[in-house]
Amino acid sequence: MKIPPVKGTRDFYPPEMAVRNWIIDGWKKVSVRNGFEEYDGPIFELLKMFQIKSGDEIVEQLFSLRDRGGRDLALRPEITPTLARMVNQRINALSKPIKWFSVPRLFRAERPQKGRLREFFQWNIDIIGEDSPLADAEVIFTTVDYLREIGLTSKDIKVKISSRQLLADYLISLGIPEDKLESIYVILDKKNKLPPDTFEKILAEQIPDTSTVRKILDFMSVDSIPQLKDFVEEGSSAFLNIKCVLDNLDMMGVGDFCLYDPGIVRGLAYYTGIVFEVHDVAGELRAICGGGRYDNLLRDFGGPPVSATGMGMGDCVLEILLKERGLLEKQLPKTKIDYFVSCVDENYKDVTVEVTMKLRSAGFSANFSYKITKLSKQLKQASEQNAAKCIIIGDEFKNNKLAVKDMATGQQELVDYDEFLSDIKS
RNA sequence: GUGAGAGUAGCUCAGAUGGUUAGAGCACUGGAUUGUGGAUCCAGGGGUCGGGGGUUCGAGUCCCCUCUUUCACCCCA
Repeated sequence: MKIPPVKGTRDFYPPEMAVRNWIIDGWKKVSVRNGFEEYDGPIFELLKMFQIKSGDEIVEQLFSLRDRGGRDLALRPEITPTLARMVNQRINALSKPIKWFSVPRLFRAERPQKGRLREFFQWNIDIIGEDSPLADAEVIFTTVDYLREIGLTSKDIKVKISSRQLLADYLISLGIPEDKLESIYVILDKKNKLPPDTFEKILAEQIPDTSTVRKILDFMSVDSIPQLKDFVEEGSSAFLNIKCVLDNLDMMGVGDFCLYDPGIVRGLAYYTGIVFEVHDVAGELRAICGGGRYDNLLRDFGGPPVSATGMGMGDCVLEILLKERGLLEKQLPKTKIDYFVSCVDENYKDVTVEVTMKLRSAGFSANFSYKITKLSKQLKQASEQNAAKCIIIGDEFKNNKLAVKDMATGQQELVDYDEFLSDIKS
């Protein structure tokens, strides 16, 4: 009976595993050099933990199960609730600001499509306990630092940055009641995804007053900070905040990746200030990553009111983009071994194993041939395994010598066995 | 959850109008080459034609159901 793989999952054969490791290693390396520490939590949590933030409708998008004690559990669809839980548990013991990162394996029971699967990896970085726009800027900088590291330029990708606080201030100044803001955010978030006239029509359905609609449309077409002066007060905290974030990003040297885009609002209610997404410039793919400030989340999870800002980046869209740009093939480290030990004489089979073991205990990676076959076949095997050197054990061993062949140059030399052993130890 | 396309070897795909034993390239294994790798040539293994049902003398081909997959919508934490 053949068992198929589960819908929306991936099998990582060695070539795919190499890609996954390379991506994740890059995430970790950049996190660490930007001063973040790694954490992780359990892969499943109480179902209700995910309902706090996102409500009951989220249950349909989760893989959930009931354990034998009748507890409702769910495979984690994100790690931020776990982070909030962990930080809350030790909030008094942790020195602030907390700069943590994680690369969790996540699960979402959605229908798979381009750039979206049911099981994936997501890089998360968060700074907790810091109000300063410098923290928002640093989250964005770290994100760009990684993307730049793997070869993407400001011609490939852009960070689109906006502010929920700024948007809320403006909408309220137009007389829109606070309890209507959420429903308008949902529409405004679609600005970059819909044709202009459709967007305008949907907005007009929510807001009866045409002059208000006009004003919102004007606000939504602003594409630089100075233009904002026509809409909000220059001294307002929201204005100063986003200006400061963008100025800091300039100062950090990634200004050419970043731009103000009021079309970034983002899905759920959780964000309170700066929000951002990274998109491919061509606009062919869904967002590469997204993030923002969420100052109420720890309090919502039963902790004290502690501010936070963070980012999440999935591996699926990123990998598609890297493949399209040919950036993977160029940079993937080739798997290789130091030595392949070949043998063409039945009498020296044991020597072959012995040599291999000595190489390994000296710290080299080494394989040997299980069968005494034609040398050409063993050399082919060595070459397929990307061996730097191939050792040949045969007649010459009668004189206590090995042939050592450099696979790149093809050059070969006879080496005294004892000398070889003392060489590899040094 | 809604809609559309696709499913033949490990991969990419041929296989008019239904008709003998389902093919090719690449990949894999072996040989040419009894101690010298990447090339070339030759040979070989590998298929429940996604699965089930139906129409027919006869189905990879036509019909229905189902599964998987791709893409879009919903959603996007």
